[in-house]
Amino acid sequence: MPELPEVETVRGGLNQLTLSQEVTGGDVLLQRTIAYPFSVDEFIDKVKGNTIATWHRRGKYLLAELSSSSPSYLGVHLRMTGQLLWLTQDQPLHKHTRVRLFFGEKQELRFVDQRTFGQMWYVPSHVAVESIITGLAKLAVDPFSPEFTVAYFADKLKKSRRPIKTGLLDQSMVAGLGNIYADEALFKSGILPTTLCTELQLPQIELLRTAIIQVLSASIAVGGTTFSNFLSVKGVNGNYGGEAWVYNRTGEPCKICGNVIGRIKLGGRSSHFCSQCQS
DNA sequence: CAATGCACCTGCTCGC
DNA sequence: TGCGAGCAGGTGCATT
Repeated sequence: MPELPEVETVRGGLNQLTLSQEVTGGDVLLQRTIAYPFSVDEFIDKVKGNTIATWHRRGKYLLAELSSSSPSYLGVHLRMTGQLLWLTQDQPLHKHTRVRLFFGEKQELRFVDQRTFGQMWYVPSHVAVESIITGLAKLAVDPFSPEFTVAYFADKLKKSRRPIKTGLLDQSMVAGLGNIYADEALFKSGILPTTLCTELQLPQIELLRTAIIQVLSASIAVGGTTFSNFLSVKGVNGNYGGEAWVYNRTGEPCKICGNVIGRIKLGGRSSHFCSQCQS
């Protein structure tokens, strides 16, 4: 479900709904969802009594800053199938409910995750967030950051001899792209996914950088639902727009030239492309 | 060191 | 209808 646009949409919803209300308790239904601390009782104990000042996003990670002069953090990664839902506590439990955090008397932030890859962390005050949520340490710049310049991108690419599709999925190259938006950005910039990073010329790198930003912002603009079968925090949506140019369109005609969309595996992931429009 | 393959899970779809 | 194979939006670790 969630790549950068979906995570950003969730962040927006959480900032509207969850701030300034005390966490009054919680329930962990699947232990291994809690990556830190080791004890789930300690996790609930530490989160309890806090209020959330604001939700941040770094790549596909969500970080709740807990109100304090020296803040602690609640980290969440949705991985493949995680959802955060804002509900009343009396709502029937979904089969895949993994963690419940109670807010005030009636409200609840519920973590539902079919495939159980999703994780949550509690990061104490005065501790570097990257030392607990280790995935953050290797995270590259955000595609919307002013640091994501052509020069930055070109420098990363010239050091990497592997297919560009694989490179785009590497969160230490750019943070936030996943399989869908990587394929879409490559189509938009006319680059075959198999092209080696080192083979890309400056004009192509400029095109690709622009395509990444465009594809992601277009999706954020419609609430991350462009091609995601995705639920917002309020539980609305879940529409599959089918607006992708290439993703999941194997065997169908290219929307630009009519050529059949192909699929190959790169780095273990399906890559969709038009061999006519991309070279 | 960089690149690759696979494990981690549950559930759905497809072909036989 | 049943069954196995293959697939799914991500990441981390072992192996080359």
